[in-house]
Amino acid sequence: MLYRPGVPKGHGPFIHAIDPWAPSAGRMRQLLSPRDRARLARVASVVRFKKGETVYRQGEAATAVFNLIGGGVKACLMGPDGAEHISAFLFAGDLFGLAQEGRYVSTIKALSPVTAYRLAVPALRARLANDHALEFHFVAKLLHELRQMQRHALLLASNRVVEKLAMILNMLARQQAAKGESASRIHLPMTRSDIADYAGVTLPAISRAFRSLAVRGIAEIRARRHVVILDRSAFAKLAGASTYDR
Amino acid sequence: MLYRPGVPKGHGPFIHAIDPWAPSAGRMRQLLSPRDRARLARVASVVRFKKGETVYRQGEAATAVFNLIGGGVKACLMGPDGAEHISAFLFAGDLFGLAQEGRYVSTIKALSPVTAYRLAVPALRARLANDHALEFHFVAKLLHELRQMQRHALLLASNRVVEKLAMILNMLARQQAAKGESASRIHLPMTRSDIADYAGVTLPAISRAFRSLAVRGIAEIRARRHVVILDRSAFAKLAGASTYDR
DNA sequence: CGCGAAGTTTGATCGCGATCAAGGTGCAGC
DNA sequence: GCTGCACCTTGATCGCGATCAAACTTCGCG
Repeated sequence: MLYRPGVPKGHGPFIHAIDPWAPSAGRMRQLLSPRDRARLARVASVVRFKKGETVYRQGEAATAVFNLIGGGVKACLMGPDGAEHISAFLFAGDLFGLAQEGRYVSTIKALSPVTAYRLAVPALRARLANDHALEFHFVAKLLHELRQMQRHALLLASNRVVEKLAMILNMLARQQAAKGESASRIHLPMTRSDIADYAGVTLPAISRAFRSLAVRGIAEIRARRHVVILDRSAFAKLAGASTYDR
Repeated sequence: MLYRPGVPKGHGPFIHAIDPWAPSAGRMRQLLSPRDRARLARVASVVRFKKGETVYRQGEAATAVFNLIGGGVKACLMGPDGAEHISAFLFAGDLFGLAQEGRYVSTIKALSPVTAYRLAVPALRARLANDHALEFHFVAKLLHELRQMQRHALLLASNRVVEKLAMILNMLARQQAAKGESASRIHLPMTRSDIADYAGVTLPAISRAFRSLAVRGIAEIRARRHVVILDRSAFAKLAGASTYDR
C-alpha cells in the first residue's frame, strides 16, 4: 500500500484468503527485522507521548504511520452513538496509522509512556516504492491485523464474561511470553475500564470476573496490574486454548 | 501479497493506519474493474456451488483464491470450543481465500447457488508479480475487509439485539442499494440462524427482534427473506446511522 | 401433492450482566 | 507523608436475552 495515487477507491467487497508466507516455514517474534527497521529509520523520526496522551484522533488527516518502540497504546473506534470502543491494544513492534480516504480510522491513546518511530507518509511511500521486501512486511502486518480482529470478534461473541477476560489475559500472556517474560506472570498495561471496553462489557462485570478467577483458584491478583495464573489447565479451558495461539 | 516465498512469517504486531487512496477521490461500486476482471479471467476458471455446499474448510491447504460472481456465501470461524461463528457475509464482487501459513483461516459455505472465479494461487502469484495495479486492488480489498471487520466488532459490542439486527439489515440494504436495488426493500440471503450467529446472539432473540421491528412499525416482514423499511429515521437511529455508511 | 426435514415463531423460566450507587484503594503530585 | 483524585471493588435490583421446549410454516423432494 501507500502506492501511487490515481487508483480507484475501495467500496464493497472482501478478501478472505491470501497467504504471503505460503511456502516458508518457522516463526518470528518481530515482523520487522532489525534490518528493515534500520531502513525505515532513515525516513523516521522518534516521537514520545506521555501516558494518556492522544497520538492522533479518528478522522484527522493521516500524515504519518507509527512504529511502536516502547510502551503500549489503545486503538479506539468511535461508535455510531458517539461512544468509543477499544478495538485493539498495541505494543512494541506494532505498526499503526491505518487510514481511509486520507483520514485515520481510529483514535490512538497512550496506555503508558510511549516511544515510537514516526514515518511521514510521503517519505514512506517513496521508500516502499523502491523496496518490495519492506512493502511486503506492511502487507503481512495488514494480514496479521486481520487475524487479530477475527480473534477479537470471537472474543466479543462469547457470552460469558470470565471467558472473555481469560481470552484477554491469554492474549497478553502470549504477547509477553513472546518478549521473553514468564508465561504465567501477566502484567496488565491497561485499566479495568479499558479491558471492559475491549471485551464489550461493563467495568463492574470485569471486576467480578477477576474476582471469580481468584476465588476459583485459577489466578491470583497480585496487584491491580499484576496477575499470576495458578491453574493453567482450567485457565486454558476458559480462554479456549487455541483462540489466541500463535 | 502472494509475493515470492522466503520472507519471514508474521507473528505479533498490528498495522493500523495506511491509506492507499489518499490523494484520489470519487467512489466505485466494484473494486475490481471489468478490465481487471478480464486480466484475472486469464488465470481463472469458473466454478459453481449449490446452496449449502462448502467451498473450502478452515485449515485446509489454501490452493486458490475465489472471486464471487453471483450468489452469496458466509465465512465461518471456528471458535475454541469448536462452535462456528459467522465472521462475514460475502456477495458478488467479493474476494475470499485468505490463508495463514498455507491454510485457509475460515470455512466458506454457500448461502445460495454460487458462481465464482477460481484463481489458482501459483498462477495468481505470477500474474500479480507483473501487474502492480492488480496487486494494488488486492491490498485495497484487504483494507476494505479490515474496515468491515471493525464494523462487525462494533456490531458485536452493542448490547441491544434490535440494534444489532438493524445494523445487519442496514448493511444488507447498502450492499443491495449499491447494486441498484431499492434502498428500503431488503432481501435476506441467509437464515435467521445465520443472522443470529453473525450478531453473536441466539436464534429466538433474533426472531423476537424482527417482531419488535414489525410491532413498532419500523419494518414490515413481507416474507421470511423479504423485509421493507417503513420508518427510515427510526431505523437509522437504531442502526446507528453512520455505522455502515460508505 | 404430500411427506419429512429444516427453519422459524412463540412461550415460560432463569441467570447473567447492566445499571445505579456507595464505599475502598493506591498512586501522583505537592 | 499527606492529600486528592482516579481507579477499582462491592452491593442491590432489574431487565434482557439465554435456554429449554413445543408448535407451526416453509421448502425441497419424491
